[in-house]
Amino acid sequence: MKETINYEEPARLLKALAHPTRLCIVAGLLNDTCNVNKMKDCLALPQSTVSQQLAILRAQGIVDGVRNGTEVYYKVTNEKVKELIKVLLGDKQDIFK
Amino acid sequence: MKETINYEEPARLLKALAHPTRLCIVAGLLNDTCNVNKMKDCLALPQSTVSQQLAILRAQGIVDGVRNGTEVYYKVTNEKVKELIKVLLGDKQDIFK
DNA sequence: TGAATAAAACATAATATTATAATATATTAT
DNA sequence: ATAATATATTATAATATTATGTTTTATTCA
Repeated sequence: MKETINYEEPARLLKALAHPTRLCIVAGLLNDTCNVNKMKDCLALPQSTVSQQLAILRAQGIVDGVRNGTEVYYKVTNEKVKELIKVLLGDKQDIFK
Repeated sequence: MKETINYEEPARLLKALAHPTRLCIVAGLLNDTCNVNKMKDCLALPQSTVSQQLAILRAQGIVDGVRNGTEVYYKVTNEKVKELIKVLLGDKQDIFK
């Protein structure tokens, strides 16, 4: 395919966001940090599922976690993703509050 | 999952865009129309592959085709998608020129 | 009408993703 | 060091996606 190289990287980024759970996580982390435990409660999903989805987002450099004791607080670390989510969903997401 | 309903629709939209070929197609159609034959040449992919990817984009209301004789000219019909692609890739895509 | 061209739909094998239970690791507190 | 808590990783079965060859449908033109 011609020009494939140019589209694979942004396609990977979109793919990481293209799942309801991951999209919800990223939207929820737009303006605040959150730990896995609280996320799993808010999302009503098993902890392993949430951690697995976070691993996918981390692998694309979309979020990153900072450990504080036994907890790891996540936040969105990619500015382009923040912009994309705002265009897609608007700016007032407070799922994890 | 809590709030799932709100994220499934936008996640589906991102998913449709989250493939190098489809992203390239949408980017190429941002400012111009194009037919399947020219796309397949530019993308160096079988016609069936291109048509299948277009069907996925059509199913999400991202592109639509207008028939002109034997040819079908496609364009991007979703304004939010245009915005997203511009944020993701910038504004100067001319793959199909 | 019949041939040629363009595009869509179908079939399917290979590959990737998803959800989640089970297990492992890291940190803190006793 | 042990228990408790939080998070990450692994394994895996179910499901979905991908690429592409083949077939079908639509349109034009001779």
